[in-house]
Amino acid sequence: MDEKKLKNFHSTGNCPVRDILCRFGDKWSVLVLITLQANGMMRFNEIQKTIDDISQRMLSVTLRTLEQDGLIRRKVYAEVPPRVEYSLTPMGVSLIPHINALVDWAMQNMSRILEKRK
Amino acid sequence: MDEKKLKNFHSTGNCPVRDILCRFGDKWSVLVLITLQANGMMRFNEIQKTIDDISQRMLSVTLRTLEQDGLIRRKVYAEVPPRVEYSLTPMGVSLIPHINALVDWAMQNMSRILEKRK
DNA sequence: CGGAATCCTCTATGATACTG
DNA sequence: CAGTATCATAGAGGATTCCG
Repeated sequence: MDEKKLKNFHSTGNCPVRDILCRFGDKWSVLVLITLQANGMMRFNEIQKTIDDISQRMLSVTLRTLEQDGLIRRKVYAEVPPRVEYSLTPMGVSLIPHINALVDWAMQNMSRILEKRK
Repeated sequence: MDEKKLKNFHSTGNCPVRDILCRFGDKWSVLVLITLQANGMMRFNEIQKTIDDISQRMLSVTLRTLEQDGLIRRKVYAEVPPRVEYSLTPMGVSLIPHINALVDWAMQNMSRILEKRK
C-alpha cells in the first residue's frame, strides 16, 4: 500500500532557504530595509530617530548583520566627529518589492485578521 | 533651517502592519503554510511528519494561531480515533504567492549571501 | 490521534554605561 | 557621532507527561 507522498521543504536536517529567511524574521531587519529604501542614504542617528523605538544596540546589531549578508552598504568618512552612511546594495534593493508585496497584503487583510483575533 | 523629512513606518507607538507580519516571522508559520499549500488537506500527524523537526507543542501552537488569524481552516471529524484536517483558507491561499516570491529570492541569492557570511 | 499542561532552557531584545 | 561592553529579562521554543 503506497502512502500519500508528502512534499516537504528542507533537505535533510537544515534548509538554507530557512536560514536566509530567518534573517528577516527578526524584529527589526525589514523595518530597517524599507526605511533605507524610502530615504536613500542615511546616517546611524537618522535611522534611529526614524525607527524611534529601536534601541541603539539593536540598530547596531541589525545593521551589522544586514551588512554581512550584503544587503546594505556601510560607508565610513574619515572625519571628526565620525560620519557613517548606510544604503541598500543592489541585492538589498532587489528584495524590497517582495517586502512591499507582503506589506500591501498585510494592509489589505489587516482589518479582517484583527477582527478574527477577538 | 528645515531638516530632511524622513519617512517612517509606524503610527505613534504601534504599527498594525508590523503586528501582522510578526505572525509569519516566527520559526514555523511560513513552513506550515507552504506545506499545506503543497499537499492540500492534511492531518496533524502528516504535517508533523512532513516538517519533521517541529515539536508537537509548536505545531499545535502554530496551527492555533494561524487558524485564529483566519489563514487556515480546522475541520474535526466526530470519529474514534479522532481525525482533524487542516487546509488553507482563501486568505491563506492569497498569501502564498508572496511567500513563494521570497523563497525564490532566497534561492537565487543564497549562495552569494552564504559566501559573504564567511 | 490530536492535542493540553507543565517545566525548563536559551536566545533575542532592552537598559545602562562607557569610548574612540 | 557611532558605536561597544555589560548586565538583566521576557518570551519563544523544546522535552516530557498526561488525557478524551
